[in-house]
Amino acid sequence: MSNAAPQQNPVPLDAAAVLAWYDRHARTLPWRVGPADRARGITADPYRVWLSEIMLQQTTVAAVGRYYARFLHLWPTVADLAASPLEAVLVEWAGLGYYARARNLHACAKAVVERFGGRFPTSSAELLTLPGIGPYTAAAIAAITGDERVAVVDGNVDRVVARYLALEVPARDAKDLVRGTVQAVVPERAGDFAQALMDLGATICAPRNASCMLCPIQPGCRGTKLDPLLYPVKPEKADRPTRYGHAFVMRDTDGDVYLQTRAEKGLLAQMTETPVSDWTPDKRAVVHPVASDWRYDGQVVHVFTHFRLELDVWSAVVADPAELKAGWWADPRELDAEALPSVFRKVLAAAGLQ
DNA sequence: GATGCGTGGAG
DNA sequence: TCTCCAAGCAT
Repeated sequence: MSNAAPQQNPVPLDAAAVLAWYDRHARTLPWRVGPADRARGITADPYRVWLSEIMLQQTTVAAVGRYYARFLHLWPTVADLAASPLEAVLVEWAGLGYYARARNLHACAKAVVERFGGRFPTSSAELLTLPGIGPYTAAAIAAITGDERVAVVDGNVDRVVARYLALEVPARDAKDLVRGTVQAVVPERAGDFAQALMDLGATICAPRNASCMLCPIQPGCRGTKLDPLLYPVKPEKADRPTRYGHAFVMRDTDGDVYLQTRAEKGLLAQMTETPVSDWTPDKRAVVHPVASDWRYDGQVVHVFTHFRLELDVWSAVVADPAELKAGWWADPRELDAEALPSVFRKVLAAAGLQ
């Protein structure tokens, strides 16, 4: 900013205008208690708010929908979830990604039962002590369930504020400024305000489209006077290297497929997999795990957050499965009961299963 | 404070 | 096809 012209102090965010907009345009979401519900005495269930917020971390509303309904059906209360084996939670989370969330979800449920007698704390300070709950989620739950007057800053709010202030640095380098800008105007209806700002970012002030004419805070916005799509300034993106490996789909003479559990830590930790080679920066010759008549089933490509993976898929019928002890044999018709991440569903599909 | 950690949809 | 991304957290 050293070569930027001096700016006047920004116009504070107009919280009243944001709330008025929300009262007219609030989206209906399965986990949301809207202003109209609130007027009829319905309050947000902290368990449901927490469950939805964990699922929504870095994940779209559309992707969360059926997972949320399924979890609530299987585990209606936090005590139910705490009493479930972790393995069952991982099965249901499979496909949603960022699997540490599922492990922390279960750990958090147990902590709520053990430390808080099964009642979710509602202060952001206490929430912050629980596994998987960071600054955003703690603030969101506290605001939405108890109207604690905290700033709730997610990626949407980062974008709204970055445009409002015409921030010339990436939002992650101006966290205190963004949080302070919001915190300064949090109204009594803190929960509605939090959801309103996020809705605003998801609809009006969207990543690739800014409908400024419809925006309740357009009058004070610096970005709209320039070009809102210039903001937020993007941090430099790291390149995504490719790694290569082999995946092995083994079936016994009954047709069952061999699966095993991944390592306790790291990528896709504790999830279910077919046996695989190491994933290396260079292509390496295949070393089949057991002697058999192996068939090549083509290549599977899968993109993770920080690398791209190309797997050569091999399949074989294993006549004497006794030598495979670490895992188990699963009926291919019942793979939905396995905690298989998407990449391994692709592998199994390439081999003609699912 | 930088890095590791998934996935499927939109444009 | 390819790029970008979506309601972050833990280490």
